[in-house]
Amino acid sequence: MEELPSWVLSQVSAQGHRIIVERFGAVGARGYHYRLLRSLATDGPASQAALGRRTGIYLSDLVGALNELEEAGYVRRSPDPADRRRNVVGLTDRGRERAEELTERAHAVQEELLAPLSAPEREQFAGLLQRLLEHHRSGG
Amino acid sequence: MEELPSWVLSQVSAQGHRIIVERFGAVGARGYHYRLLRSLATDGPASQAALGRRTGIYLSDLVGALNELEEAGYVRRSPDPADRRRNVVGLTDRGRERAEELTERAHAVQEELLAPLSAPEREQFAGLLQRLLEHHRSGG
DNA sequence: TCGTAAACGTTCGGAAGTCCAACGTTAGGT
DNA sequence: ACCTAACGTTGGACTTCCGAACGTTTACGA
Repeated sequence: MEELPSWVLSQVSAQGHRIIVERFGAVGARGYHYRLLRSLATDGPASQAALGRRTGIYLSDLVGALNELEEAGYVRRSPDPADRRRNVVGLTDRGRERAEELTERAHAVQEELLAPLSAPEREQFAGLLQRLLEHHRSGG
Repeated sequence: MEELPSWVLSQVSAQGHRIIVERFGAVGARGYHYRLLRSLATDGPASQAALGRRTGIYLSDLVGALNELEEAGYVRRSPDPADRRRNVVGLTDRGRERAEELTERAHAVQEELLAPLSAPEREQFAGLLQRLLEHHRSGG
């Protein structure tokens, strides 16, 4: 009855999501927080619009997530003097620490999710996923 | 910057979800409907609780989805004479047709999602996903 | 046999992620 | 100067996941 990979994908992803919620929830974070802090840590400060493009998070959702991060003191919004439409979003020192903390958690999630796969299999898996993502990110 | 596969997985799955909503929404259906109709078509009638176990859908969500399917005439709830707690859920003739229709759509979704992969790559991908799924379904 | 525990269907509600439509403000191009 | 586009924000919708609670019915153990 040929299980359709797209549905298996859904279920595996659901498992992954469950683990993410669990591991991150334990320290009061959620997926968006990690995505944002990581993007800021690795690619530097950016306007919200640019951040949205980088992380694939909708602008409307970004607002809320940034509010949470800002209230927690992980992130700072400062007006861009060169363009008064923009907020430049940057990490605070605490934010940098938080990014590292969440990155560790993310690796733990990964380890848990990919546990049954060998190193070369993980490479394969990551490669295939990456190609799928790129295809759908550009061509749609 | 070593993109973590678990996050790429999330995003690819989100893409898949988007396609599913789009393709199924075009005929007034959603993911749960397909999951349920397919399960009923391939594994036969069942009580709601059993159906929930088979499809991985929460009982609380199942109620609503079955209401929709029943109202559309795709599914029938009849009291189980052997156990008055149970409803036996079965497909109607129209439900069988609907299951086939949605199965075709599911294949289209699949084709769209896995478009950039060759046949042997899809095999690989499906195999890896299957192993992940089995691991998390049993061991947790 | 009686009482407790379990299963079943249902309702309610919340968290998280994804997505769209609209609005006022500000920049940029013509 | 005008029109278009980008930007940040708000509000809402939908799907999936998940838990709490409740009444009914069955099963089991004392």
